[in-house]
Amino acid sequence: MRVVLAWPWLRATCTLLGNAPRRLVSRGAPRRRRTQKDCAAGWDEKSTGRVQWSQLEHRGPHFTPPYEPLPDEVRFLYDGKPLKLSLAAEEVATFYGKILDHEYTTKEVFQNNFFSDWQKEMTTEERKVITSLDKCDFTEIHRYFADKAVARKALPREEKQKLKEAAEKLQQEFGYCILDGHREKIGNFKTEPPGLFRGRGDHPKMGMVKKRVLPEDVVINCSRDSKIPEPPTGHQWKEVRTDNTVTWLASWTENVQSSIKYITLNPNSKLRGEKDWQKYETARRLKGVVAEIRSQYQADWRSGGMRTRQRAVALYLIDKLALRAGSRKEEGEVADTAGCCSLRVRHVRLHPEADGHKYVVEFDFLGKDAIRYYNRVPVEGPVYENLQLFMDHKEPEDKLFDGLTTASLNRHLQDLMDGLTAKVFRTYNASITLQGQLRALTRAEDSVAAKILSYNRANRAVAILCNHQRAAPKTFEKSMQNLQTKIKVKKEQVAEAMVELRRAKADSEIKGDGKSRSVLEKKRRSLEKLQEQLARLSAQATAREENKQVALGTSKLNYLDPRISIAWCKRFGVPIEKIYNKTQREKFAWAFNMAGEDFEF
DNA sequence: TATTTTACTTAGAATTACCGTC
DNA sequence: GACGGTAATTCTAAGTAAAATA
Repeated sequence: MRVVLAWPWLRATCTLLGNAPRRLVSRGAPRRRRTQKDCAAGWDEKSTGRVQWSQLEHRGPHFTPPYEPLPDEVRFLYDGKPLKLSLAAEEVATFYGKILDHEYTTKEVFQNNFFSDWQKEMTTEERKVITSLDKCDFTEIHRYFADKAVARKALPREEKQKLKEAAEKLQQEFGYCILDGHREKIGNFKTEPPGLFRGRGDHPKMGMVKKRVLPEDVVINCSRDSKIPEPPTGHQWKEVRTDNTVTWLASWTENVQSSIKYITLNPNSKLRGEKDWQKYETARRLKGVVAEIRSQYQADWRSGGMRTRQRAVALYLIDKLALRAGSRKEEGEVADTAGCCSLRVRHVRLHPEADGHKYVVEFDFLGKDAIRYYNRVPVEGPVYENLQLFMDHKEPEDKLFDGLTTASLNRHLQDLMDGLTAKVFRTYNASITLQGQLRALTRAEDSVAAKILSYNRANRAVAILCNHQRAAPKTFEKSMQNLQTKIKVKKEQVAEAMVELRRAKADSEIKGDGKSRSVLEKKRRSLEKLQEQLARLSAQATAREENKQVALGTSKLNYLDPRISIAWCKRFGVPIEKIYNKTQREKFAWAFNMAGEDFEF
C-alpha cells in the first residue's frame, strides 16, 4: 500500500490517538460559536478549538456564464404559432425545455410552480398572451439541447482534449485555496447554475425557478491580510468578512427555500479530515458506555413519566433500527418525511403476533430523501405496550411521540455522554456492525476475490441497517444477462479443461516421459486458472444481484470508520485499492497511519 | 423557553470519465 | 474509433444539531 503523506499534522494526531487508552471518556469539545461574551473574555484563541483557521485565501466562487440566447431557428410555439420570447422569459423556458423528457414535468405541482414563476419573468405582453402551459410547445428547444449534447459527445479527440484542459485551468485557478499555509482543494468552487428546483418526493416547491447567483448575493469569507478575491468585472460582493470560527469560503442565500449555500473545502482537506476523525472517536466513546445507556433506557420503559417513557422507546428505536433523529419540519414548505421523533401514528402498525413472533411492529414511512422505510420487527414486551399506549386515542396524523423533540432527546444524551447526540448511534452501530460482520465472514484461507465478496457483504449489512437504497440501475437486467452468458461460457471451458486434464493424466501414466508430464502440469495450471476466473465471475454475479437496490457508497463514505477497513486489508493481505478508490483514499488519508492490522473500533 | 438561523453532514441521482470490445 | 457498460465524480437537496434571537 502506498500512501502519500503530505500530512505533517497526521503524525502528531496518530501518536496522540495511538497512546490514548480507548475506554477513557475524553472530552470532545462541543462546537461553539462566537458570542459577544466570548470575544470579551478572549475566546479568540486557537487553543479553544473554536477557531478553525488563521489564514484563508481564495479566488471566490466561479460564476455560471451568462445566458446565451437561442438561435433564431429554434422556436418556441404558443398555441401552435411561433412566439419570440424576451431574453428573461426565454431563459426560463429553456430550463423547462431541457428536461421535457423527465418524469416530473408531468407532475401538476411542478407545472404549476414553474408556470407561476415563469410568468414573473415575462413582459406584460407575454404575460397577456401566455396564459396556459398546455398551449406551450417546447419541443424545438428540447431538441436543440439534445442535439447539442450529442454533438458534444461526438467531438473529435483534440476538441475534447481542449475542453478538458480548459476545465483543468479553471480548477487550478478557482479550485484551490490557501488555508494556514497549505494549498487545499475546494469541494464546490462553482455557484449553482440557475434552473428549476427539483426536490425529492412530493416537494411542494418542485418546479420553482432557482435564480442565477450574482456576486451581489455572495458573502466572501477570508482572512483580513489575504488578497481579497476580485469580483467579476462590473460587480461587487455582497459582503467581505473575516470569520475564522466557520469553515466556509463563500456563501449565498438560495431563493427557493431561503437556505444558505456554502463554498466549502474538499473532504480530503485537513480540516474536514480532522472532523471526520473526531466523529468516529465520539462513536468509539459511545461503545464504552452503550451497555449502560441501554440498561437505562430499558429501565425507563417503565418510568412513571410519560415523556421519559417516550424518550426511552424512541432511543431504543434509534439504537436498534438505526433510525435518524427526525427533527421538526415546516409543514407545506418541504416534502412530508419522518424520522424517529417525528413519526406519526399512521407510520406504525402493531401486530400482537406476526411472522412467528410476538410483539411485531411494522414501520412504513418515508425518510430522508423520501426513501421508504419498511420494516417488521419483533420488539420487547414493554416497548410494544408503550407504543400501544402512545397510539391510544390518537388520529393517524398525530405524532407518535408527542412529548418528545430532537432537542430534548439530545439534551438527555448530552448528559449521558459528552458529545453524544442521536446521530452518533447510527455511526456507532454502522461501524460496529461492519467490524462484527468482517470478523464473522472473512476466512484467512480465502482468495482475495472471496475476501472482497465478504467485505461487500459486510458493507451491505450496514447499508441495509441504515436503509441506504438506490433505484435499480437502468441497465441492470441487461448487464446481468451478459454476466450470466460469460459464466456459462466459462463453465464450458472449465468442463473442457477437465476432460483435457484427464486425458493428459492417462497419457502421462502410460508414457511416463518428461514431455507428457510437462503437458499434464500445463493442463493442470490452465484448469486452475479457469476455475479461478469462474469463481470470480460467480462472485461478481452474486454481489451484483444482492446489490441491486442497495447503495453501499453512503455508509462507506459517511458511517464506517475507515480504520476498520484499513486494518482488515492489512490483516488479510487485501490491497486497499480494492476497497477504496483514489478519491476515497484521499478522503481517508487521516486514517491510514492510525490503523494497524489489529486496530479495534 | 421556544423559534429561527446558521453551519455542517449525509444522501441519491445525474453526469462524466474510462476502459474493454468489436 | 464507435459503442456500451461500469466506475468515478459532481451536484445539490435534505438531513442534524447547536447557536442566535425573540
